[in-house]
Amino acid sequence: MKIHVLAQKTGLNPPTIRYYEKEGLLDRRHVERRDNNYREYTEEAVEHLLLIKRVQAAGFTIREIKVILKEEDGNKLELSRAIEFLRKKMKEMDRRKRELEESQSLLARMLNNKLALLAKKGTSENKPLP
Amino acid sequence: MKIHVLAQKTGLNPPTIRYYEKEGLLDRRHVERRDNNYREYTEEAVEHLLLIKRVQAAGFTIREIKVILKEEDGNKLELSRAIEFLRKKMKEMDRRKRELEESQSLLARMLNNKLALLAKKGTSENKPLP
DNA sequence: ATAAACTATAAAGTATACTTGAAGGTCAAG
DNA sequence: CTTGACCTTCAAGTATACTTTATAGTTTAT
Repeated sequence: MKIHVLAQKTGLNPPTIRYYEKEGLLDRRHVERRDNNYREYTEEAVEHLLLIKRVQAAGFTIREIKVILKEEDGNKLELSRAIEFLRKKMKEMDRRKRELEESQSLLARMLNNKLALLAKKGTSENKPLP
Repeated sequence: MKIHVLAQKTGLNPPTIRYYEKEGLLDRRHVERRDNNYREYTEEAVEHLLLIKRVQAAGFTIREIKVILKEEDGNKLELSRAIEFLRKKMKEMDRRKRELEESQSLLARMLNNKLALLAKKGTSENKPLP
């Protein structure tokens, strides 16, 4: 498929997809060139980009995504590094989930405060001075 | 306390604290100026900055933090806006938690794949060709 | 055949969140 | 009373992740 079709299917736009390719997030599994130099994308590219979107929304940088999604080249050392990296990231995500939950209960408290404040104002607004 | 003390207590560095002030994240509850133009911070500033760090780690931008942490000025309309904003953000955080969990199980699968691959390589590495 | 709608590259621009650097004022110790 | 460690402001620089712009080639529809 051509770039605008992929863009449509993934919710990204063409320049972003080209940018991802330039940054090394796409490889021969996802894209090749036709005779006219146009990019031709595989179905796999759709899944791949949707996955990138999800992982990125979870807070990964493009470089990190590149590391975890890159094609397995059969190198044992690189494999071990990837494993180590993934473990580190899993822990990091646990931490972020905790932070998210803490912040959420924080916001809940703030929300309650503001609601209480609003209720009080709502009932006292038109009262005369004491 | 002076800026470097606050910096030490919060794990931020002075320029960052000044930057936050410039961006409107600190107000008279947290800083004032002494005669020599040096900033003097209150104890409240410590808590405030630690809170900023947490909320930011949870994915909020500085502008958003500014909105949710700004001093209550008693304006009913602004209060309503803040409440609406907080509710929106709570939902967003729910979504981010889900994304985080999805990505986490994704990474777990990838980790398992790589571990299996490594184990296979580990046992077959020294075998002669069939 | 020609206009509209794509495609390509490269380079510059944008937003966010800082960090670094320059140039100078203040303060405590020896 | 000067040295060193602070403090100040303002401007410029950095990294990330795009987006926009400029220029040009290709395809599709009429």
